Amino acid sequence: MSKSSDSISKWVIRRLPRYYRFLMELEKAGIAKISSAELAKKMGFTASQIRQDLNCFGGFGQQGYGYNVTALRAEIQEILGLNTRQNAILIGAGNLGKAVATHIEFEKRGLSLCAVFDNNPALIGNQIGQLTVRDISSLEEVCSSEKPSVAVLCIPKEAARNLADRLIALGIKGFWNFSHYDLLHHSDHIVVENVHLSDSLMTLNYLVKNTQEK
Amino acid sequence: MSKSSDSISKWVIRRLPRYYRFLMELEKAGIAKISSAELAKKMGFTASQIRQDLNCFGGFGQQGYGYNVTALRAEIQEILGLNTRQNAILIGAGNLGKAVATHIEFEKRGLSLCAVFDNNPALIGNQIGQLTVRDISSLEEVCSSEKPSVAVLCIPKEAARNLADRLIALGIKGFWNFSHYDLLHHSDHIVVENVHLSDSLMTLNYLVKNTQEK
DNA sequence: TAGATTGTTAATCGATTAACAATC
DNA sequence: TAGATTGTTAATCGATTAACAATC
Repeated sequence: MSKSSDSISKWVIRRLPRYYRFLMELEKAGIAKISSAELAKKMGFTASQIRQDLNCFGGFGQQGYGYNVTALRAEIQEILGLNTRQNAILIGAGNLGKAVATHIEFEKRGLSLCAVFDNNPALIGNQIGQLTVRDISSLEEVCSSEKPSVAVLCIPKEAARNLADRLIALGIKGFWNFSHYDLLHHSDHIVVENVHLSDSLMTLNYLVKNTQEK
Repeated sequence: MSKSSDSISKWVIRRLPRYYRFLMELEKAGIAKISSAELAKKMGFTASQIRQDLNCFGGFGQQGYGYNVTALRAEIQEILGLNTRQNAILIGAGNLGKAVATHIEFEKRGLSLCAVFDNNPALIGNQIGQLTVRDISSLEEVCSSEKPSVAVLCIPKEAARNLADRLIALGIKGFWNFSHYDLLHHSDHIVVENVHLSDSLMTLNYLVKNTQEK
């Protein structure tokens, strides 16, 4: 039914969480059905794009009717892999790491945060939510028992560069990278999602400063 | 010299901070000149794209030589507007807001964080770096004196939805939106940079779970 | 059934890449 | 000057949009 994930453009995949978000809202509001035209208007897309996107995964609509909100939400939830959990570890228990660990609802996103590490003795032992910050030296031990597939990097550039290979050797398949370093996609099997907050802020700064005169 | 900002694609603009980052590194490493081919290899772009991108803003290279690293870094710094500051306010002093306020180097990104607000009495009065968390009720007062043009939203969905118009009325031109709500671009003069961390994590979760079998 | 709306094919648009003349 | 590498025009590629036949 669903085509190989490689044939689906990354643009489509990046839109899936957005569809999911809007469908959750519609469902919460008690809306039972929606047409691609209505959804397009709400989301600022075209109806065409929505139908194209969804048809990458299957025909979820019904001609003459539209889409059942709950059914479509459930489909996308399944496609996004939110019904199963894979373990994740977080490295770097500073301000940002702490905020990510407590603010992000990993369980709702298909993951389980199972350990937090740091190399700073002042932070090791601290409690972050349910977890205790561990010494980075226990990384191997924890990975061999918990088998995490995702690593969240909230550490400085240099640390990220140095740690990447070690983490891959321990079985990490995906990086959620908040560091300033552009983690390269080492191999086809390693996935990297860069969150460059500073880049994002510089883009905003540029746009605000260059949008006034028009 | 530089064309109207509207004619430059958002893809080019989003790459500028990345160029800036790599050029800073090269400069720090003492590299004086670089060709588009060398830079392309480092950044994972094509040489063609780099030359196209840079030529949106001017001819910064020299035939037969390449680009002077320091000069090009300085040009991009200027284009990104990092040599001037505009005021920014942050709303929401929870975990995430606190981390953003302390972790992000606003001054290096062309902004000055001048105030932090919350509506939670338990947080008002807290110290975050140099700033004291203020009651959201003082928003009008602070904006009329500090004239911020950017608002950072680290608040829940509903709060973001409710606050947006009030902030625009107070002269906010750009939003750095960490909330779950898709702030719509109310008008041509308002710029929104959405940072949907949960969407990013769901995308990563999808990619990891769908990359193994290949 | 007739009307509505999907699924899907075709057309368009814009971004990326390639090619090459200009020039340092 | 010859070699190298840019700036820029042309070709390609892929994503988005439009159109429409299929069908509920």
